[in-house]
Amino acid sequence: MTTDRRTSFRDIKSELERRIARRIWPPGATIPGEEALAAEFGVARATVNRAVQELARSGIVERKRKSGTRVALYPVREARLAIPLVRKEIEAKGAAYAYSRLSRAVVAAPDFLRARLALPDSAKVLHLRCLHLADRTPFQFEERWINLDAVPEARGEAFEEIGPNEWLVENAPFSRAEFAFRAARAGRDEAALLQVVEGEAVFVAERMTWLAGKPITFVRMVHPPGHRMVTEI
Amino acid sequence: MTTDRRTSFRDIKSELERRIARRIWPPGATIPGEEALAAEFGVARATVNRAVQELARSGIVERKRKSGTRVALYPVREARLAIPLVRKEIEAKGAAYAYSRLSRAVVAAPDFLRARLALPDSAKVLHLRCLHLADRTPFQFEERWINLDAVPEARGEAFEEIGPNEWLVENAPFSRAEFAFRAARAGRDEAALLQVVEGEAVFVAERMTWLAGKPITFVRMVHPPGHRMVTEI
DNA sequence: AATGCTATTATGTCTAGACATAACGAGTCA
DNA sequence: TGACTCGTTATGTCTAGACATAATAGCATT
Repeated sequence: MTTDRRTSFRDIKSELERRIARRIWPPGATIPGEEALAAEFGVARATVNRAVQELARSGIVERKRKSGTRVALYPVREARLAIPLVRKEIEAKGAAYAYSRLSRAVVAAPDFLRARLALPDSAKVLHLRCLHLADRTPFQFEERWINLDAVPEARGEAFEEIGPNEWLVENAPFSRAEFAFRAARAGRDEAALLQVVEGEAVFVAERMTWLAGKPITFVRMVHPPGHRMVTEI
Repeated sequence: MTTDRRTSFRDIKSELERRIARRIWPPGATIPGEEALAAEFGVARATVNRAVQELARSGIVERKRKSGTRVALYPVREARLAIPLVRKEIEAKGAAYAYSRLSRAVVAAPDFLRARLALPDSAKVLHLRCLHLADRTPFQFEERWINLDAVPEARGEAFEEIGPNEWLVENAPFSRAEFAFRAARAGRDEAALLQVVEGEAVFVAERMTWLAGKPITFVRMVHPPGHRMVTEI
């Protein structure tokens, strides 16, 4: 008999999960109080507390003072979606990152952009087109518009070495962001840049950011077929 | 002078956040150890531990034993993605929800599924194909496999009235889930079911769920072109 | 019957101390 | 030089006990 390892809050957590899975405690049922569980497992109440709290955080159970803890009827299905820098994302895969700026121009904000970001008619924006590569293969085509009224410093940046993504992270934090993801067919230009056949299904992520109510930037990120956005709970 | 409320781990957490935001501890810097912070704030080390652990969980700092805690160089921004029931999603748009089961069969787990869910060779699964409609228009084609070893009760359910989604929510909670989103071209069958042209770009969401380490289900949800998955921070 | 107070109860959080574990570095031995 | 051992250090986790707080039920007053 080797050293009996102390029962961890993890052991308790998985045992509770098992009981919920086995319907020993069906959805809606109230599970024993912390005191009782602590006694049953022979651990301190704080240990049970941590186990049950983690279950509550992941939405499996719901807790309420005085009433106790009950198995959730409709577990909250909410995923956290990490938004890394493209560079980090590529490096995390173990691939070599490369960046190339395709074009850069100060232009009057196009109609769709003025509508989306609620910009005035006179608004000037910096329009950028860039390509991010993983091991020399196109990974993401980025088309970005930066509101020069909100971020005038962007005028002085060429974005030849550093991506607008990274530059903005350091120079223009945002307080609010809106994301949209969808599938689309690659247009002629996009197809050529991503080295895929025209009309292929591409994964498009769009992002708008604001700082203190002021629109900062809108970006369209197009990924070649096969790209997967992954997350977990 | 009213009662000095005890300093909570929340107070400590927000003070640490403030210092990081103000660059008192710039990105990459190592912050004081738990012992030191506990002394500074006049609290127990466990309290500091909880504060710092929560910061680590949200990606603001990185911890490593022995080396200490450092401010993350590239804080991972994360968005919360709500994963509602299809029915709720459709109803939230103000559209009428309709559901139809297309097929149901108990089969040996196909290879790709065995690989993904780490199922034994002998595994039996319930294979379902369903369609969810919004105002009589195809909204989502759902193809699902349920691990009968983990959820034997599914054998007794016809899924003619209630979608597997909703049934599982009530009958098999999960502790861990993995999501993947991607773009794909509609196959012949999918195209017909979704009433789109074959080869169109469809938005595919995939989900795998486990309870206490045991695989529960894998589902592929295909949305017609134009579908957008939206979220914000 | 409506209102307000109070005791009870379950969870929430904190303390002080302890041992566990990972990782690093220095010293030791072949 | 290289492999191994062992101490040091910072985080990770647990204990036992305590007080805090929210929510409820029951009692008492109007």
